[in-house]
Amino acid sequence: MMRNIAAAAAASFYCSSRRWRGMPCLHTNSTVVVFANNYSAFLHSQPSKPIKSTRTQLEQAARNSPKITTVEDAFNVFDRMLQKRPLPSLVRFTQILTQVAKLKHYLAVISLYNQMGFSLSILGKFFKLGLEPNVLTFNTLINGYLLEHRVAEAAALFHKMMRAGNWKPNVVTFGTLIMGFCMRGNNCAAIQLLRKMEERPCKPDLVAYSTIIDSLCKDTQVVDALNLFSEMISKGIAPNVITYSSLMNGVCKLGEWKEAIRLLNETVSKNIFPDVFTFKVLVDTLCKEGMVVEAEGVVEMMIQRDIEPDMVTYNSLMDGWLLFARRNR
DNA sequence: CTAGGGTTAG
Repeated sequence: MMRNIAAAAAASFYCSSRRWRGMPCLHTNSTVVVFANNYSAFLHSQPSKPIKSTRTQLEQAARNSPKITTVEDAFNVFDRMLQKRPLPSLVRFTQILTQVAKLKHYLAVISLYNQMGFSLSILGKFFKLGLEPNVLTFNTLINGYLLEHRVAEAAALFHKMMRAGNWKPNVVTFGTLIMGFCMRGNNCAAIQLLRKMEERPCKPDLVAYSTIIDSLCKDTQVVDALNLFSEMISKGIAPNVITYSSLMNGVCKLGEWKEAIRLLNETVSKNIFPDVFTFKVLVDTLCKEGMVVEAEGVVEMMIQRDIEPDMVTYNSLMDGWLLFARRNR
């Protein structure tokens, strides 16, 4: 009951669309505006570091992949890049956006993107300067569009690639589109695309399969996920820790902890190293099933394997003990 | 070679 209330409260604040629960709604949430203003202030503010560091930062930005570990880094580098004439290539901008996206600062990505101007106008400049974008450029753009729910634009770009000839969509393009479908909960379309790939030179790969397997698991269609999983293996595509974590997540959602443990053993037997992601789901499920002692055993295993349990893991344990205490009262 | 995939309580 409490969980339902919390979910309802969360839903009013966060996007209710499936894969976007973690992200504040862009149009309704005023937090976004605050963030955007802060970022904008960031962009227009002078660098806080003295000038002597500017040189090294410029050199860093000029290199192939500027090291960006914080959002602040990104804004600093981005700011300098925007002031450069001629503008640095779109590849440089997309590299930075990608890194910020990896830090999961999606609001920052959108803000930077807006500062950059619409990417297609930059793309226009790109052509005028006689620079040739490559498949990677388009893939990154498609990914950006999908992350912003601008599906039509992503599709248009994809079709442009199909027609163009010199930028034929590759395995990453398809993988990105599959992710786009999965994000919207359209697993059928994702699978159709996977089938389309089989007719092309770029055969479906580990990422394409894992993306769909994960999406099916999120929808508790575990049987379908396992079918895809065995299909993948029969094609000689080896699963990795992400594939197994997704599957474990799927069976755990159904409360099938025994199956989860079986999968964990299978992972280890294949010499794949389980990580925090893999273990955390299992700990949470065991706790919810009232098996807090077993859950502690799993945490023990994590520690033995030098995998640091995080806050969420310990929180699951605490909930587990609370549940245990209430039952024995 | 660079680009696409996994967890998250209250």
